[in-house]
Amino acid sequence: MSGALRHALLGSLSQERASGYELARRFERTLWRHAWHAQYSQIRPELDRMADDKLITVVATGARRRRTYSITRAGQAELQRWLRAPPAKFVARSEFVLRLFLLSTLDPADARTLLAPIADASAEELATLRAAVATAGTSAGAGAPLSFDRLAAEFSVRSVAALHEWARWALTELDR
Amino acid sequence: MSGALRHALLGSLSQERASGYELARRFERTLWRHAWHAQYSQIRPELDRMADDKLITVVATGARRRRTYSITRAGQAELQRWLRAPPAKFVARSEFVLRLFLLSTLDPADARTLLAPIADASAEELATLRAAVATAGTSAGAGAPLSFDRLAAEFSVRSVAALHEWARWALTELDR
DNA sequence: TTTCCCATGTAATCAGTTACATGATTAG
DNA sequence: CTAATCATGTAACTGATTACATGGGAAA
Repeated sequence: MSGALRHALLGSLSQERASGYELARRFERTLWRHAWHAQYSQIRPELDRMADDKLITVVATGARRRRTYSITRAGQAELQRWLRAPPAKFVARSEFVLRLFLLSTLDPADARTLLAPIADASAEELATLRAAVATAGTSAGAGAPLSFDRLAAEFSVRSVAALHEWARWALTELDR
Repeated sequence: MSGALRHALLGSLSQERASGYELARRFERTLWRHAWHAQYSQIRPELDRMADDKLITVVATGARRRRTYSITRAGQAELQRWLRAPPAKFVARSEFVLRLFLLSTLDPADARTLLAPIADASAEELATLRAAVATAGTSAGAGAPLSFDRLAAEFSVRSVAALHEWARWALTELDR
């Protein structure tokens, strides 16, 4: 098992304990866009396997059968082991980027009608991201450690900016 | 079937006809890093299904049982239909980016030893990409259409630059 | 002649999605 | 009381990987 999902879950739990449902929402909120995505129906059985392997434990059971999981010592160790031994090669799967490249197979008019909304949406998203980074910078402030959220936010700003600039470049190329 | 692989193959064949083996090499060379990845053992049976569906046809059989495929009219139409109807939401799976975000779970020394090579490698890759874009710009030149390769190259330059700048930002944050 | 690359074929397994079903709790 | 949300559970299916096996052709 290479186990990106498993380690994404360990990482999420190392930030803060959570139920399966809550973990699914975290994927929805932060991870899905650039890093990793998983649905509840995949997360749920994986949590059971991770508990079997003693990487996580149930630390509370609440209303609606809610089981709150926490990462164990063994889980922390496994996560760090995994992070310190990255594979030589990484592959990505982004249907979005695939579609960007395949715009080359459309005629210019169709390409333009698909590109323009991408340029607009990325500009808008960029403004939102920059605003979030700015407010986080003033409040939590200078001395804060490199949290998952900061790493992700700073990465997102730069890569959405890159997307925006690419889309604008492609649009000007189409107008020549 | 959502079928990103199928449409990636159609897109590749709409550029130029190829055998299954050649398509696998194209994934290896251009698509895998940012857009999509597939191995031969997945491509091979998909080509058979696409041929059954008349989206591609064998246009030549050569040495070593090589079958060269070409996209059909129906295949072109299917590709364009798919491109013109993008889903509302896209998810990405990049173990590389996941690992970047999870650096937050390591202590600063370990994070630095993983980040520094990323900063270096991305700088190097960026130089290579910029050089390739520059030479392509002077030779094929101004009037060329938006080919798959140009779209991919210009996108790669911008997103590798974004990665590099993010890594340098993270390293300076670690030194405070 | 032997090694490397081209090229296909396939079985077993693992990862991920879709589509359900069930029911408790909270908010309005 | 009613709707929305929280929360788990699971079966069937599709997508993707791993690990083989086979053999032709080119180049050293």
